[in-house]
Amino acid sequence: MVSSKRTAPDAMSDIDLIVERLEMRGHRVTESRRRVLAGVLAQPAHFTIDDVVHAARQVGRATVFRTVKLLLDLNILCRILLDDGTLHYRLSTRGHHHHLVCRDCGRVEDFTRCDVPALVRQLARATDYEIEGHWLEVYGRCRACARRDGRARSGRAKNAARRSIGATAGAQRRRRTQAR
Amino acid sequence: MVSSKRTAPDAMSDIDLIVERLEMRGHRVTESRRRVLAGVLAQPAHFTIDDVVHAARQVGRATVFRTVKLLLDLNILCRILLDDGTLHYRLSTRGHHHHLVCRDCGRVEDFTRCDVPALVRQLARATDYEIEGHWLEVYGRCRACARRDGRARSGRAKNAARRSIGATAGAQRRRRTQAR
DNA sequence: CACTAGAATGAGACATGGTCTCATCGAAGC
DNA sequence: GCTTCGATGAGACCATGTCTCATTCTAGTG
Ligand SMILES: [Zn+2]
Ligand SMILES: [Zn+2]
Ligand SMILES: [Zn+2]
Ligand SMILES: [Zn+2]
Repeated sequence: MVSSKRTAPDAMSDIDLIVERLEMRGHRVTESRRRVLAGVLAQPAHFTIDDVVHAARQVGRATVFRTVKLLLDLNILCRILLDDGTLHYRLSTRGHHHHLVCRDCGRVEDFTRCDVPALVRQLARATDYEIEGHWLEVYGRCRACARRDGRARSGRAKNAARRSIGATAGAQRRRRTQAR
Repeated sequence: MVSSKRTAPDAMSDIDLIVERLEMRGHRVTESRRRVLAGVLAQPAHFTIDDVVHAARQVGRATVFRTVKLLLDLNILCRILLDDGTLHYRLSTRGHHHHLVCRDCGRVEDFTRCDVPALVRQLARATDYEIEGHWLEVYGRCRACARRDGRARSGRAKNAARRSIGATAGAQRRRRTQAR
């Protein structure tokens, strides 16, 4: 009973495109799912599930988790492993791709070149494994952050103090949460 | 006050080798740390922090976490991201390496060939990032598991039903936990 | 249109992994 | 032996995610 009902069939919004993919796969199109979708589409470049929980306020937490998982299955979202160990999500346009993540500001670039297949062939031969997939994330600092840090040691020190995955997950989570 | 005190200086155990590295870096060598170390060394190929918490029974949980983190810093342990999203740990012998993980039985092989640097150079040029590190895990099925599954569809179906990272983390965690 | 099966939901308990605080302890240097 | 400051442990706390189960609602059927 919210305003965001289906729009005219010839001017399809992003939501409707996704809804169509749901239908095609035999999933039901519910108001909650629409709301989660709207919440996802309203996010910036990447976001946590909690962000969506807050954005889709009338939807239960469990349902947000379920819906996000569904969107992952449909390749509508992809996961980003930040170097602090937290998982973020982002709309996935391309097919196979990986992420280049700035450790300071969190900016994320997709990239599609992947050198892993060659490695995989050799591994398969050497180890006798059937290789089925891989996970690759690259971490660095974007130009803006690198430049800013030339003299100002402000944000950098805090953010990059502990670089190992999961190290300061707690602290960073908290900071990010309070920030909104 | 436990039996595992320092042994003769000319027959150094694994523990003492690590203890030396702690001392070199100015960390104190406490009984708790020795116990965690012993717990770690007693594990199979890879393990969770919880495994160590149980193995080093007289040591507080927080201290186990702190000590494992310390061992990561010292490159004595490395992290393995299982394809169900759980983190495991293993003794790290080599330097830069990655893991090939069997999705069915959890067997892990280290491999040192890494094709990422070439990719990184190209990325650095294309995106203007200063690239500082990467995370790569490869998933597949070891020969034993592949063969066993030829006809017996037992374990495989359960384990590989959901392949996305984190999907069945709960269920698998539980299974593994009960198993001991 | 009314009816229905079964998919989806929501509330909240539960599980897990990890961090933090703070009073106390003890390893190491003198 | 004393002192100092790093390390510890108990336990609260937090974030992320899953499960249960009674209830609701979509979508397909007649
Ligand atoms: Zn940046
Ligand atoms: Zn790839
Ligand atoms: Zn296997
Ligand atoms: Zn590498």
